[in-house]
Amino acid sequence: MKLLDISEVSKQTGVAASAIRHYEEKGLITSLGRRGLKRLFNAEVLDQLALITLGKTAGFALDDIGKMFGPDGRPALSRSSLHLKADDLDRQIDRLSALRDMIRHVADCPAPTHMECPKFQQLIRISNRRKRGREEKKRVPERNNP
Amino acid sequence: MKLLDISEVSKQTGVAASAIRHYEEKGLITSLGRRGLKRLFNAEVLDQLALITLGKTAGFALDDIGKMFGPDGRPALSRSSLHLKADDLDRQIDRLSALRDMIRHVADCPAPTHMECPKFQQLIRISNRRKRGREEKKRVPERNNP
DNA sequence: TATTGACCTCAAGTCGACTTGAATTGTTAC
DNA sequence: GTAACAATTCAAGTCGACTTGAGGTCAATA
Repeated sequence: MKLLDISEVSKQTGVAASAIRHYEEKGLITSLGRRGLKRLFNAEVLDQLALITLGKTAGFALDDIGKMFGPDGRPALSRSSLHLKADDLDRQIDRLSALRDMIRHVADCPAPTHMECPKFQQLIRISNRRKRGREEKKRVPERNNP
Repeated sequence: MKLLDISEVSKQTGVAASAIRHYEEKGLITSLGRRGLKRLFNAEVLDQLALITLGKTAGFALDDIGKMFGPDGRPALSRSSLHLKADDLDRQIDRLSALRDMIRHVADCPAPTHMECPKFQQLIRISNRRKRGREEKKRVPERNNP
């Protein structure tokens, strides 16, 4: 089992060394030990970093990611909370698809302003409908609105 | 055409009044005028805010959103940049799907640590393959790695 | 007409996720 | 043995997207 130093890990994953240290500090990954000052990593960390990067692009906070795929390899979340997260992702995927369709529409539609285009308005309605399918997290407006 | 004040807009969209002001300041929306100090909005702003919220959940920066769906109703981006954004979204959707599958797997797999589970490793490989399909934005690591 | 309450502006603060910089330490090459 | 060099620590800084707070203003009610 070959050990990697931080620059090797950084090179292979594209994650900055400072970020790797940051993840270790937050407990998302662990180093196997040190040679002198220098951290040594197991090759497993490459997959873990890929997972962290993926989770980040999905919009999860580092703490969440740590709970889903901790360095110990077992989630700190119940099956049901994991399923809730997966369901969130399904809805997020729906929203992204809607947005993608709208962007393609805007790119191609000859109407002067897209808000006037019936097709575009329909796309908005579709995405509103999807949103209402299940609310995930309510914004709390300022306290001057009830 | 009924005019709405900021609290009405906030109530109907779930967007905080301070955020609405912020979007106006950044030029993502416009108010039609004032009654005294108070902003008055056209109902159109409700759709625009829905669009902004959607763009945000997709991970776009406010400036990007403004360029795609400005208050004037016509994009400040070329067709081709819009198509690039749509293509980005397609890839993002793929990544989210991969992550969702992994989370569901983690939720249900009885293996002690998922990194050891062959199915999980396969899911990681799949998502790596997808990632390599097209690079969108390279991280620039610290300058201590070449 | 005086008060109230919602809304206003502007500056400063917050939060997460890093990055940057300065000073230090250990390993390796000469 | 000493100079280079890569990594280290720790504190402070940055960035985007708001939020918060203090103090001000106006239209509508009592």
